[in-house]
Amino acid sequence: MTTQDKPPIGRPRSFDADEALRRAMLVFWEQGYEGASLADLTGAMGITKTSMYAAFGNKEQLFRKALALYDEGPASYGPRAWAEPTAAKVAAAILNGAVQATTDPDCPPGCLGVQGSLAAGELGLPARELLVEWRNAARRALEKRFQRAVDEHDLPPSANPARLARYVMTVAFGIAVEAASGASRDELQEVADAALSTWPELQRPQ
Amino acid sequence: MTTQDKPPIGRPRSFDADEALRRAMLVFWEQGYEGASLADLTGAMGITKTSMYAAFGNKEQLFRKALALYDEGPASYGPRAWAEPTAAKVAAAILNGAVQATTDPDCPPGCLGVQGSLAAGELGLPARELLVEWRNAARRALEKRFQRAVDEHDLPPSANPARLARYVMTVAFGIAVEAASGASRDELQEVADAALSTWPELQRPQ
DNA sequence: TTATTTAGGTACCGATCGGTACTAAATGAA
DNA sequence: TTCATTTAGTACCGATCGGTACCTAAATAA
Repeated sequence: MTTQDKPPIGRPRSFDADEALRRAMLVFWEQGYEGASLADLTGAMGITKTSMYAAFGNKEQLFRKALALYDEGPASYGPRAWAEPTAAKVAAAILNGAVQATTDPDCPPGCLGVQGSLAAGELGLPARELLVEWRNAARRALEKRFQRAVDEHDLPPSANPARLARYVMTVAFGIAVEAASGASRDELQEVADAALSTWPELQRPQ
Repeated sequence: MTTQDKPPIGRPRSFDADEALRRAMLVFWEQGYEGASLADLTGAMGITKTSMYAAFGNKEQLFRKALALYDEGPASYGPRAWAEPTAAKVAAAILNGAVQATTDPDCPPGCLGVQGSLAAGELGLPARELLVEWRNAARRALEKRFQRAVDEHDLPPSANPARLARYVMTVAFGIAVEAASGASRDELQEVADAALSTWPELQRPQ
């Protein structure tokens, strides 16, 4: 999804926009939307404010693009998990992926979608609502996947896809909070294993 | 824990400091530490900046006092839970309490200790670390309680207090995130029930 | 009364916030 | 070269940030 299609007509930009966006994503990840100032962002991106505004619009649009990059990068374990063949494997892939992503030593601890903005003042309200929708969209997608599992008789007819999805997402979000509080990868893997092993409907196949 | 002991020597203050602190707590709860500006806070408290500084010190100390009030108010279900007679009841009290506290219609959704500051810029770093410690202290207290349950043969010797405590806290924190995303009390109660009902070690007595 | 002590309000501080003119520099097209 | 087009850097904008000096108001103690 790089952006290298236009024939350069004017002065070429002297920085890699994709790399700059990636660095901005890391700053948002670590400091949240409101906590990341333009000075923090442009400093990490290695460009000036004017270059950032020319390339990305403004702070909010930069955040949206950073979230999109996060979605297709560190958070891409989500859609991959939905493609697993059974509900049990879907749930395992989600929680294992959450543990890995929130404790990646090369990235800030936690989840951008969770700690990016749970609370915000007036200026940060759009970002807050954006992430609320991001989290709810993930939960609805998982619910849909579990519904399919019921339809396919992978899960018993008595299973409740909405409740199951909310439980899995709750554990995943809790893992993100714990990671931001300093929990180690091993400790969180234990939590994920526990959440999976104790759920009868989710441990049939494997 | 009111503050009415000093004999008044000068001009008496014209506002209720306890009530003002309670309102400040609600603002921090809803907007987080960095998202709550002094104007937001003093506006809700009904006092001027100078009165706030005279009565509470500065913004960070106000936050500390608001967190202490939160701890002995909305979050007091924690210590109460530790006093339950069995590990199963302790875990149930924690999760049920978390559901109630994060979805109280008279308070902002979510948990001040979680969304108050998961991410922060440099200015908000002390508050962030304060809440990290707050969350970890709660988890350690629960671990200690579960260890006691093992010692008392309430939990089997094979039980792992640290892992059990981290699991329960993870679900509790996840509930807070879901509440901040708009989940209803009923939906979260289902999650809490699910987390409790599927954990074999936690459903012995009741 | 007078002195003392504390609270409240105005008006302001320097710093930083997100955002933007304005100009110089670098390219392709003519 | 000349021109059009785009980027980069400087310097600045008004607004807001957390915090404070200063003066007045209101109470008690003498």
